[in-house]
Amino acid sequence: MEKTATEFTDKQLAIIDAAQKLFAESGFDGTSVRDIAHEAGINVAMISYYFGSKEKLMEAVFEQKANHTRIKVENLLQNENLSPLEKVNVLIDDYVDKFIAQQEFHRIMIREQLIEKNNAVATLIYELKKRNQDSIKKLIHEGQKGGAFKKNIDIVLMMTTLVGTVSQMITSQRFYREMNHLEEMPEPEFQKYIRKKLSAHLKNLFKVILTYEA
Amino acid sequence: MEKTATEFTDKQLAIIDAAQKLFAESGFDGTSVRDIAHEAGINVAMISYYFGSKEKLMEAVFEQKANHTRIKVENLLQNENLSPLEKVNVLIDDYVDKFIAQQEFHRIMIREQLIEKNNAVATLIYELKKRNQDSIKKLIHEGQKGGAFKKNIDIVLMMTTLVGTVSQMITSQRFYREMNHLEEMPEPEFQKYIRKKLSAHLKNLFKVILTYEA
DNA sequence: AATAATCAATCAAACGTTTGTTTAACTTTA
DNA sequence: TAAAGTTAAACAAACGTTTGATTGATTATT
Repeated sequence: MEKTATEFTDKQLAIIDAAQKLFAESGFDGTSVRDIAHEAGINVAMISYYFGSKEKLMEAVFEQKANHTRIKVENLLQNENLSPLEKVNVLIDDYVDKFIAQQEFHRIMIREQLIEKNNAVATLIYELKKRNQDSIKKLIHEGQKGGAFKKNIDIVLMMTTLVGTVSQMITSQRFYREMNHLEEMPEPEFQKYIRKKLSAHLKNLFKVILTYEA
Repeated sequence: MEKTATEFTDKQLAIIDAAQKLFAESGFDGTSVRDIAHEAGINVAMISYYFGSKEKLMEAVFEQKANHTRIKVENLLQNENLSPLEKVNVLIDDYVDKFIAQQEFHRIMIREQLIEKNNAVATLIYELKKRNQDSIKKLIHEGQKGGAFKKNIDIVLMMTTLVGTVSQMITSQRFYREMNHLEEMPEPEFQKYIRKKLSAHLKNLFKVILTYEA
């Protein structure tokens, strides 16, 4: 049974957005509830009033934003007009797009994955990764059955490269800008630029991993 | 001119090690100076006494540990018994080894790269990345001149995949363990295992990026 | 229709802790 | 005995959270 999505009021959503922004910039411990209240233009007490605690607010951020991170593969599996490799390419585009569009949330994800102790958010991340992993697995196995992909593929390692490359690009995009002398390029254009670069790069990598024999 | 390495006493090194461990586990803001003092078995005041501030202690951690992260390519360039691709493979092994061996420090690096504001540590990371980038660039250009590598290679993007894949593996190694049903494997053996896996995987990727035409 | 009661929303202020850092007294070392 | 090392205690500031009063709109009672 699918978990029923909590409904947030506009005011709650404003707090969640402010929290996401600041958590992405300075991390959970580096952001105070007063910072969040100021960013959202509300009184500090409202955070406890609506969410119970700072920790619970972080969970609300995940509840509200994590859906944008989920890979959807059902329609792809049924589609008979695309080859297995084309399907993987669609999936890569989808993933890169979501990652670029939701950078603030993904910065939080990257940080939270580094935390050692098991809290509620860690569990959410684990389940999200597991679900994405399973989606990919289905797609790959389909391609393997038809003979389009080779047999021995380490899917988890492959996903590590996908997620890792995109994460690292998000993390060091300013560095990427400078190394390629793109300081003058307007931000929206640059975002399109790295999206295109990443997409082509990853498609090329995946084609090799999936089809060429080592 | 090379910056003269600061000499730390044994006691200072103990504090630095304790700080590295806790910063890696819980982040800079998630670790208190009292935590560090307790871990190192010293009085809180000693941190201010020796390092001036918590911030400066973090810089000392970098000063002491960052050298292990630097890619060394000089000997490799002069070696005439290895092909360009073999040299790249040596470099990948070298990088993966350093990363696995210095996981605590690299966790700190991954976290600090996410911080938006420019502090002293951010500058250190930038220079480290720049230096590593330049080292790789030399090696690639050498291979390109001899015709072993293709012409249009996005070296920054390539490094993004190298660093990103290894970082993501460090970050989610517990996940990797469970997905491959390796919960029973002893920790040291598992570390060797992922080092080997990562190395083979990345060598395969780089061979493709560097030699095959898109 | 007028009045009383109830409610969630909002606020400034205060709560008790914990934070990084400093002080001043004491001990060890050279 | 002067300098360096070490300590418990204290410091102000910042932290997450709670409190109690006030608001304004809605519901119930007369």
